[in-house]
Amino acid sequence: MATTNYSRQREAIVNYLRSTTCHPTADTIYENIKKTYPKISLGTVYRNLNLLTAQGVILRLSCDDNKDHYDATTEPHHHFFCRCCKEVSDLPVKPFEPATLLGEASFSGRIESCFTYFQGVCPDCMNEEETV
Amino acid sequence: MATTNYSRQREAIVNYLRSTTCHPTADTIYENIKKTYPKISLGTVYRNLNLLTAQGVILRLSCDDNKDHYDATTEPHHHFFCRCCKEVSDLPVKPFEPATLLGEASFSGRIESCFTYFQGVCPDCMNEEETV
DNA sequence: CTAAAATTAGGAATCATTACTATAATTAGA
DNA sequence: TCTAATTATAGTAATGATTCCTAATTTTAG
Repeated sequence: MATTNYSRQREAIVNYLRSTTCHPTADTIYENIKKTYPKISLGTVYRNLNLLTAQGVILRLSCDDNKDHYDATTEPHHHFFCRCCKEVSDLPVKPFEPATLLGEASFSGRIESCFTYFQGVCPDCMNEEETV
Repeated sequence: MATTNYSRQREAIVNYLRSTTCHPTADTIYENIKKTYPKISLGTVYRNLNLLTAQGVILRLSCDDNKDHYDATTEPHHHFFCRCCKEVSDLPVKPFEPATLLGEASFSGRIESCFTYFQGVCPDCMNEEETV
């Protein structure tokens, strides 16, 4: 079985994700890591994002823009997706337990995670609507 | 402003979506509509799915498989995504209102919709795990 | 220091989705 | 019903996100 070696590029990816409050896409992460490691390749970013997601170090978020977003905060929390600027942000609320959300439903599968997201227009984009 | 004309292909797409309990992808829809309209093109399927989504006739679901899934049931309900077979199913529970889920959080944007999904292993795939 | 194993850069390939265009279907009105 | 304008379609090319491949580099254990 393959073990996991250290890599500077992977460390930089995690550090970058932990340093930002938004939930960037692979391409945004790539552009930012390039400032420190100009020769990093996009394939490396994707491979490490997949690895870190599999390890549970980061979360992959599927939104409505057909691009994966990544989040270094792994404790359960809500997300808000703006349909104008396509950015994802956190909502500062402690979510309900999956069992509470499921209610009385009988489900014979295995539930491993549960994720609520809100969609609409973010404060910034609402301001732009008004001024136009 | 462009008006919308009737089209048999679009009607077939809606009928197919309403006839199935799973939430198929564009490609699956395409393969099924082809049984009735062998000459339908994939572009037509995508264009109509986008139109129907914009009209609110159907819902587009973003899951973890980088493919959009479509759902003809537009009343709020929960979804379950199986990480093994990548299928999406409905959970028969009446969801909480967005306001309840948001709790006491102050959010100055506009929330238009809210969507909870559960992830894990579906009953069928759990059976396969056991027998292997 | 060295050799084996893991990771990388770079680029090609894949897959879902969108864009383009000439032809066909739909619709409103005579 | 016939016709002309409009809208939708089929087929194909293009796009964009993600994955795959391989030789070269980095990491690691001894």
